Amino acid sequence: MTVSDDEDGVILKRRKLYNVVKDESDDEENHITGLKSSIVKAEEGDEETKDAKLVNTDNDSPNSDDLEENVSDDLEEDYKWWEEQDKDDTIKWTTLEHNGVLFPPPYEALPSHVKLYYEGNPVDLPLEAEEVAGFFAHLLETPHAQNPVFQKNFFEDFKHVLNDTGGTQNGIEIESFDKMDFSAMHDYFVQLKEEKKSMTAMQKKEIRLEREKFEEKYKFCELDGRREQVGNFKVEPPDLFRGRGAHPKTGKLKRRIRPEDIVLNLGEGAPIPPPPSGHQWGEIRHDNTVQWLAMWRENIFGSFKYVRLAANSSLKGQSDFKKFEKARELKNHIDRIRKEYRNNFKSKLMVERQKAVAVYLIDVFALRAGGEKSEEEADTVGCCSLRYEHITLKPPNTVIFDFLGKDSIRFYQEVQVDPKVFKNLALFKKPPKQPGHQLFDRLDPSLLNKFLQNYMTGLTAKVFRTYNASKTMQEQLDLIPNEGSVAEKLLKYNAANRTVAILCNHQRTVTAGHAKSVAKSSDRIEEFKWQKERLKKGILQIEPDRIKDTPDYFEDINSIDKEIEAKIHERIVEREIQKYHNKFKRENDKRKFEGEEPLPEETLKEWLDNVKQLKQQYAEELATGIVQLKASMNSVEKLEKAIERLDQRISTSQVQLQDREANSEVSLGTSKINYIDPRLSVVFCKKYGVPIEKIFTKSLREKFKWAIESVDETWRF
DNA sequence: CACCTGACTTAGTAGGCGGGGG
DNA sequence: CCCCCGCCTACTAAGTCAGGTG
Repeated sequence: MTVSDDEDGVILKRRKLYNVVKDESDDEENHITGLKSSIVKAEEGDEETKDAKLVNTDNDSPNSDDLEENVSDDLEEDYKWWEEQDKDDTIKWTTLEHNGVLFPPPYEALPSHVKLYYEGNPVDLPLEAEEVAGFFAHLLETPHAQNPVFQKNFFEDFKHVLNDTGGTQNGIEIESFDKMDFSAMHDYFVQLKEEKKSMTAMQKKEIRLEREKFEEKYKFCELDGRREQVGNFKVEPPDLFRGRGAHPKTGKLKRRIRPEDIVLNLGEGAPIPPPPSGHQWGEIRHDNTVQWLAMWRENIFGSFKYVRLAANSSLKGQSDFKKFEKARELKNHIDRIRKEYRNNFKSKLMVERQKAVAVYLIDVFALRAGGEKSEEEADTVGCCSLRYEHITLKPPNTVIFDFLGKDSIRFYQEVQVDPKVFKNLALFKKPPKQPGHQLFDRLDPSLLNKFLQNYMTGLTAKVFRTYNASKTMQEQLDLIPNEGSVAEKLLKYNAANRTVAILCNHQRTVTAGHAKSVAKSSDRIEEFKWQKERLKKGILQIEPDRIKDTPDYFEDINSIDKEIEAKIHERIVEREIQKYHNKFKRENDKRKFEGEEPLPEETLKEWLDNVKQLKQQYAEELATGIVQLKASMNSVEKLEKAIERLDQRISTSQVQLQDREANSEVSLGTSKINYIDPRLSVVFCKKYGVPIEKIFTKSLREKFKWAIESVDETWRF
């Protein structure tokens, strides 16, 4: 291995550029930017200073003189890795210190009155089994609890745990899932949640600060002498595995991880964090060719889970940067690649044709590579694993894709394809192939990727997604005129973002409240229109002749039929009643809290009488067609003004509603975080005078610091 | 070279929280 | 001013892909 050579090289380079602290040194000076000092600071609860530091470091350049000063000023240096040239990335670090991982708290028994019931009888469960039953009880009101696979897997594992811990303690034999009643446990959890929710903001904050203080030491590590944030330092707590889609293993018990299961990865000389008392670490490793700080093997598939650095770390940033540079490099090859796969549609060799068509699908429809999956996983596919039944061919050249992709998200598209592609797909489906058979029977991702490497080193299937996403974003942003308000520009940016998200098929399930909230908005719009109509009638009641002068203006005065109007009245009255009830309750809660007498029921009655009057008034209006407006609405001018305001509100509400609808099933976040070169957004903001905060959240600004600080307006993807 | 393992990126969602509109 | 809804972050599942192995 050449590790030691490289290591020295990296150390020398870094020391020279950034005057990084010496590895072995215990000198206090040298740890100012490091782990130890950060812990001290954290214990002082010094949040202000940290924030100030971030601001202050914005403009400092990492030359050694400045650094000296900064160190003596106790300022954290910024490691601007993106200003460094061609780094060797097989070596990820030279020194690495961290404090290990944070384990979830041990399970605490439920109060003795909260129990699982079996055939109506309370069951005394051993602690471990109670915990597992609790996992299920938590999910009682979710679709998981209704899923037979979930139930079966849960029940199997639950029984195992129960047997291993000696069975129930009151002689009840649990034999059937259907006889188990989790509702008492569930109710208890709901109650706990409500208690937590009803705590005052103060109490919540106190608890949060306490927790943060406790977690502080795990939050940071020291990598090559720099303090960097750790991402997921918390060990995943035990739970029932919640696989997505039709997952054969969903509901299985994800077991508790012990220190003995954990492998820590640190620098050779780094102190080994003490394991929880009475325990030992599974293994200590010193592998500087990997990014992870700790790992363990989970029990569902036997795969690994890793503790790694946060998204804002230099290592992650460098990978990210490399990813986008690789995608940009594809610009120089894409024409040739496209030309060649078109040629190969006619190749005499089946493999070549399959490769050509696969690359076409990946390039044009942004499909994923599509690796083979086992029976133990959900049946989802990507390009190479597409089967006969996933595409339908409609001559002359229409293809309907319908399959479940990553996360069991449906990919459904009816598209026109190149006629030669159509012919080839027909060929790939030709008998003896039938449903269940692979379309690309000569391909797999590894073969395809090796083929792609011929065009460009490092070119793989996923690079096309990044390339096409960022390319599309660039094109969409180019179309936006530099005019209008920031809000308008943002709307257009989001529309561009949406185009990319749709290309990548990034979906989200409509939230539970979505239908309701849409209905509410539509109701509101309907009510605005009704109000408008009323006000116009009001104008005519003051000056009946107006209808002759401007008939168009009054065209809509009877556009709402009586039945709908009655419904609107009902809604408004109902809302008012609800409002007063809430107000009454709130007021009394307050009084109770302050030790005052509650309001008498009389007060509520008085309030509700007002509503009754309103109801009465609406009924009269409906019968007579004569509106009774507020006393202040006593002139045509005032009415016209009010109508204008209503028009404004109607149109903004409609735009908002449309935008919300367009976005309801599309997730913009995934493409923003993973596919759109952040430099595009930075340039957009600079050029269009949009504050970057409007587009990147705080954590995204940290993740994309390299982009924010490295481009000017002329940069293009 | 097929297969597996290990390490990394990409993905949607739950739930807390804060800001804008009634 | 209050409430609600939409945004944000934390979480962890589910992909991709390289490289080792027999």
